[in-house]
Amino acid sequence: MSDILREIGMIARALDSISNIEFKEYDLTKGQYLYIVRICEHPGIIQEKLAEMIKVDRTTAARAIKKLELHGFIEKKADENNKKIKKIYPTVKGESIYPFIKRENDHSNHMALKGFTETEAETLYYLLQRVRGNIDKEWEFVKKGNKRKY
Amino acid sequence: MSDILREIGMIARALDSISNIEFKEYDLTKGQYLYIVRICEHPGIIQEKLAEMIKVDRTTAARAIKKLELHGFIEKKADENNKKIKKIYPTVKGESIYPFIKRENDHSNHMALKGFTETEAETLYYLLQRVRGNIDKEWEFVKKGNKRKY
DNA sequence: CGATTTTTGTTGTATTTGCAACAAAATGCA
DNA sequence: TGCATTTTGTTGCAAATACAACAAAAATCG
Repeated sequence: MSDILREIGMIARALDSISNIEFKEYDLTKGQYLYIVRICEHPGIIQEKLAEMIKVDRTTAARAIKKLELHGFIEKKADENNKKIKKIYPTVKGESIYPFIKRENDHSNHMALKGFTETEAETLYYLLQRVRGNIDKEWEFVKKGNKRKY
Repeated sequence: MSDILREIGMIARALDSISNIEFKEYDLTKGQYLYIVRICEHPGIIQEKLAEMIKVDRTTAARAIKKLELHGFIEKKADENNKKIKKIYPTVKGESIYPFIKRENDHSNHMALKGFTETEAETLYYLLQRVRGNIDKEWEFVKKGNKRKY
């Protein structure tokens, strides 16, 4: 069987590595760009959902967000109806770096798809979305402590 | 532009997370499975190449390998002609868990491609390989301290 | 309503990860 | 050949990551 996952792993690590190096310029440490884009695109999101979205452990997200707050990129607001949750919003500072993150990501996307026709790029996107749908379920299953059989 | 990279990042983190949880059963800590498969498939490889292959920092690979050696999964051997390099080989113990890692990876691949036709799976593999080729260059460029322009 | 379960968030601890800086062997080149 | 550069490997730090265990609010359900 063709090892799709190995390719995906290599690509992901390479790109994450590049992004982390490039975002140091904006005082973002490893992985923080992931949270900022999601928070800007989903203002009011709670950290539990953010972790699910990014596919990272809940506690990792909690600490990353705490640090982003400490550095003034985002802020947490209490919810009126639900005392348990804390909604997360970007600050002006957070909003202001969003375009730079997008620009970098766009550039990487562009480089990644060099030599691709429009159709090929769309096909890839479509297939990847389906893979993610499949994997989403597996991730939640295993993350919740269940054991896969194979 | 469709954000291929975000999809790839999510898929990769989810899968890595699953693998790490599942391989604890074999006393492998985070990421170690990556090295073992490559070493079994390329016995005699040096750690510099391993890092390149996996797309991880040189020092990260160095430490992961040191730990694998310490736990008896692999061994380093000096080269006769080149005093600088250390060739890495799996031990019997290392070889013996390779099939389990493969089996888990195969299962994840299978789950990831659920609902895919043979052709779709092949197309995806083909497109991903091209993406990786593109990204490989970028990674080396940035990792070596160069600055991308965009 | 009340008890149980789920959701959401936190902290303690161990581990991996990666940058910087160094060293030594190998290679390239004038 | 001799000197500069590249390759390969290491260690010191600082930081992210994740598992375990806990707490409290909310939701479910008899």
